Amino acid sequence: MPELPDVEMARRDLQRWLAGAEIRSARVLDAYIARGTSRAAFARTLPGQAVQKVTRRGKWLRIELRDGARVFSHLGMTGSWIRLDAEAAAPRWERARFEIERRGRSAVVSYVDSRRFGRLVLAQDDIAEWSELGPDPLAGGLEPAHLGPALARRRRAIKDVLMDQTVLAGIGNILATEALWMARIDPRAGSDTLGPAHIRALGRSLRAALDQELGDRMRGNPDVFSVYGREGEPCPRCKTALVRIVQAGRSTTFCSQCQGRR
DNA sequence: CTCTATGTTTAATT
DNA sequence: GAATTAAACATAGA
Repeated sequence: MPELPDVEMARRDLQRWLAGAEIRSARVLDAYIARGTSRAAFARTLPGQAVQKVTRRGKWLRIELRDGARVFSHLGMTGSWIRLDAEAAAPRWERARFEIERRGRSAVVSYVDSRRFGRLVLAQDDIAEWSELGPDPLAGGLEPAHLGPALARRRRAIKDVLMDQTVLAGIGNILATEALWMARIDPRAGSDTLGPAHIRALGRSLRAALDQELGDRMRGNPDVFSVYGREGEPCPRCKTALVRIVQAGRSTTFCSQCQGRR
């Protein structure tokens, strides 16, 4: 469920379900999900509060309450938010459950996460994990004016740097892999070796990959990737067999022919 | 049983 | 110090 497009879809859902609603009860069923905040704090602080709006920065969600408290949500690898009828049975892997009421109608908004890498944090102010994020790709982060200097400043493989949430917030393994292929850039190239033309191409490719995924989500279409997860298959451009390497502990699939070293 | 997984943090090593 | 790498977290599915 992660990466920016999924989180943005989750934000839209939560905004629709929660904005203007009042929280009746807040139960964290799995303390590990709220590591950093006690379950009692959720149960005590949230009931009776109205939700103002739900915002997103990179892969983090922020549910803002009318009195200034806020709930931060990271989906980890397998987290998702769903809405249920008030009497519905608990779904498998449910980790937290919020009963809400709006215009006399009650419902349940539930956080589900099989692997439990996601997090819920209740705070009165913005948390460091949120404040330290780089710009969002959909809010200026892809401008060459930001991307150029940010990439020149680091001396790691471009693939690693793209996934660094303090450089760009929201780019994960899939988007980085796909965009580098689109832009014909070797994922192992040092981020400080890219020229202006490559920076621009990379910005455009990230935007295209992002728009494509977001579009697929909105239409309910499954994702179709060009290279991600396609090791051994022919490159869609030049038919060379795609190869897989591991960078910073993550798989990168790329075409050694058209993403050649410069 | 083995391998991999859309993420992030922390410990260990170079 | 910096940078890189491995391990850890917990679970599912091929």
